[in-house]
Amino acid sequence: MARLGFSEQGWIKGPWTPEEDKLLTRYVSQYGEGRWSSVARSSGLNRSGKSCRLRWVNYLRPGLKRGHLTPQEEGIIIELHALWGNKWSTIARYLPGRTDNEIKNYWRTHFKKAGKPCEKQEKKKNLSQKQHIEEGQNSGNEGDSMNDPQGNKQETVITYPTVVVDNQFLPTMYQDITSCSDIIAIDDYLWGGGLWNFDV
DNA sequence: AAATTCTGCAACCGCCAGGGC
DNA sequence: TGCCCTGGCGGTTGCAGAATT
Repeated sequence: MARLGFSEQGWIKGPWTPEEDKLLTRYVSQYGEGRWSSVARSSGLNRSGKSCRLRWVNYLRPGLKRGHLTPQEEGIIIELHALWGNKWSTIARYLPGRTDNEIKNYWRTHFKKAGKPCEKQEKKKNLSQKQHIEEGQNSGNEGDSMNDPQGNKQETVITYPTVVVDNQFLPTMYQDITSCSDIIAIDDYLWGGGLWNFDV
């Protein structure tokens, strides 16, 4: 993170300071978004336009949610990713208050890594498997998903998430969704400005 | 308690598309 | 019509703190 330095153009690089945040916020609230290169020049920030835009979009913009994604949001991400792939900005439009960067990071850390768990994770996994099995044996827990009814050990596989979204977690508008095509169906509604006006 | 490894996330980079001249 | 500039997007990097050994 601390990548303090200067670009070839002399722009400051690295983490933003609270003073810079204040300057950018004040400037954008006064003059609005857009024209990022002029924001960079006029606001007194010695930052590139790209950097200003990124900072604003991902961190300073009002209405941004911080913290962990909710199960609803997670479900939406999974569903939409299955539909569109790595179209993070598109997916982000369906999650008000979340940024494409945040969603992208979330996906990478939670799902992408599932493909090839590292050795240590594997060890941890095996350990918890063992514990699960022992618990199952001790308690005689028959509902344990780690074991089949015959008591055979089943491999714990972190799989790429399937497109199954528990409707109870979804916002009202999504609760009728049963498949990806339903999302397409509501797409027109969304894009027609029916629900969110993302320009605001 | 120290060293090592993992996780989360802010920020940068490079590419591409669109608009203006 | 072609060039340049700018904004937007997806991919990647690297650090801090947490968790584990």
